[in-house]
Amino acid sequence: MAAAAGVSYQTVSRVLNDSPKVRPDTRRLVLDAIDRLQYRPNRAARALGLGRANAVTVVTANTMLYGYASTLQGIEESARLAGLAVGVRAVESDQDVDVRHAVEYVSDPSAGSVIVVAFDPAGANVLRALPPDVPAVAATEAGGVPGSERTMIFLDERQAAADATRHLLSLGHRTVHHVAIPSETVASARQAGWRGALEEAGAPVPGVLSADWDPRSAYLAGRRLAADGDVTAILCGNDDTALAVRRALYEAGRDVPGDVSIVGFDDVPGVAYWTPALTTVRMDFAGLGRACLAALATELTGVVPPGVTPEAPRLVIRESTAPPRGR
Amino acid sequence: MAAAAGVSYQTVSRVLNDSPKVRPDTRRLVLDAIDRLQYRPNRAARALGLGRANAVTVVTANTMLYGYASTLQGIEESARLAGLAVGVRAVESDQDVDVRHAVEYVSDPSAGSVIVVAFDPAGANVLRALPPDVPAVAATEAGGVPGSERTMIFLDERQAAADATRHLLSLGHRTVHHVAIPSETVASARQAGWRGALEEAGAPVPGVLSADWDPRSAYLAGRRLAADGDVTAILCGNDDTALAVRRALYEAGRDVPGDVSIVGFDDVPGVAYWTPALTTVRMDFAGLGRACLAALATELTGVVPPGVTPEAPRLVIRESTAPPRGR
DNA sequence: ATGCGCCGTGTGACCGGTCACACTCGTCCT
DNA sequence: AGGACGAGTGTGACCGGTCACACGGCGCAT
Repeated sequence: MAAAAGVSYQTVSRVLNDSPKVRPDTRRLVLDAIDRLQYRPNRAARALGLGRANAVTVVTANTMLYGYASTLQGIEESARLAGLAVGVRAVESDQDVDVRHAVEYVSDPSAGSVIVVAFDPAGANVLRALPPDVPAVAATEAGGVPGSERTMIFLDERQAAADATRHLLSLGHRTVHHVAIPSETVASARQAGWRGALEEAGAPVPGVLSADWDPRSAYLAGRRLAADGDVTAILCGNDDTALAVRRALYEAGRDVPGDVSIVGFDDVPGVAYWTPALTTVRMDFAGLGRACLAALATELTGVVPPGVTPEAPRLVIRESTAPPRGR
Repeated sequence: MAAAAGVSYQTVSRVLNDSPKVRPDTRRLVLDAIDRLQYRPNRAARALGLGRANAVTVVTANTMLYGYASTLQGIEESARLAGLAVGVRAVESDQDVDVRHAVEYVSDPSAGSVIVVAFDPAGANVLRALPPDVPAVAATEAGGVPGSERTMIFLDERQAAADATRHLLSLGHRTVHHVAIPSETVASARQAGWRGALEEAGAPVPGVLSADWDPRSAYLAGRRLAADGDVTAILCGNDDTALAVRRALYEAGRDVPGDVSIVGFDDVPGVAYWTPALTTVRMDFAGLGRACLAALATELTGVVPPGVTPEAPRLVIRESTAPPRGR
């Protein structure tokens, strides 16, 4: 474009990157020409010249589960507002091949900066394998990913997990059982909060049951819990898990919250409309995503964008928790 | 790289694009050098030279709702397997500014090809506004988007909607009410199937209630239906809607499926674990996404990839439907 | 033996921006 | 008045691939 419409060609570049070294009227001249010719700079050319694309690509093991999808959504929104292109790259598994492919993919400078959603081993492995020269931050499980020096942003649900546990205890439950999801480790904030609250109250700490992302496995875990008459309160790794556990309870003839109280994690929209409405821990994943992008901007430019701290996780009490029967 | 490691430099390009005009041993030579030097071609440079990126960007009004997210997931998977980069661009609304911005974004050849998720007016507007020179296909509501000549892929749920309606009718319900979601139009396959089945059976066709994506609005619609003692069967626009409607029914003291039967759409994983498990129409959105990518490949290369037809929507009968009481 | 055509490879220009640097001009200082 | 300086602009090279074309060598037909 350019030369034709106004003056020269480097000047156009300067205007686009709004360099201060352009006289106001020259700038106007160029700007006019730009929208007269409907001119749009070519991102690929820019990336090539710059050495790195003005983009962010999100590496994630999953795109559909609530936590992942919301994080992605938060990132997309912020990135769009910041004028960055957004790419997505899924990692199939935590296996070496898959991790390597993902890393290779984002090692290309055309991928721009990287946000690794490291809620799980796949993401964590990618994060660790990332060459130091690719700018990246990570969204992680509370506590971060050992073995990486990257900036990590997370939602610390330790407090909320403890609150949830104390809430159940205060209702009169003897103890609280826990069904974990894959993204949780023994050291995770979720389990730490739960265990801490239990110990602090002198309540027994039951073994953790693990479920994978398939609701069926949560259902199976629920069946085992339902079979145990002593179980009266369950803290579930997420809302979907809670749903399946509740089903198992129902099939065993145990009412929620009459016989058993359950608490979820996430506060998926809709969970408020369950019957009974689910008591759960609200997680601000979208805020987490936005914070990741802000952190990236900080790394890249040094300037800290206005306070974009995600909301702290917090317990939302609804109908699925109540005092145990016969008390 | 290249020249250093083996022979020349254009040859490398030929090998990368596996041109047939390379002698096998030369190819080997280059290939060796490639993984010896850990060489990865630069996508931006390639895009610049080629005039268009080897990528697909998905334009969508939403990234979290089940239909949208699954479609995206199907696309991502296929694209990754095909070696394409994946971009995401959300359209805020169906307003002109937002649509224009999205269109400008994907008009840049660096965006590669485009898949527009046109389940709603925002997507449909983008599709219509897309310049003819950008290669694109669309995932649409059954029936397509009038005003565009693009290739459109959709899930035709007309049959399944009719099946669902007939299923309820055959259970003995006098008629079936319908709560619509935003992506539905009067002419949509969903409503056509529903209305058709009703008319065919000589059943009255009640007015359609509309809900937006907020579960609360579905809940409100549910309240209106719950207040009407004649309502005994409800076909909901999606599973989330069904959930909220069920809640309203519950609050009104009307049992599901004892007093009222409900059917959803989507078959979100987890819905099988509801209490009662939801009867719903399974929608293969991931398959739809894969089919979109295949269609794109067809447009671009002319060759038709092996049969990737999404599964047809089909009714999955579970526990939320039963004969009306007192019959 | 000569000439033609094809196969495989190298060369130069180009995609559309960026950077580093050179240049011109007007101001201000001495 | 002369020179230093800085603001604003233009020039050339480069990013890392692609395309179009030219070229050398070989097999084959004549």
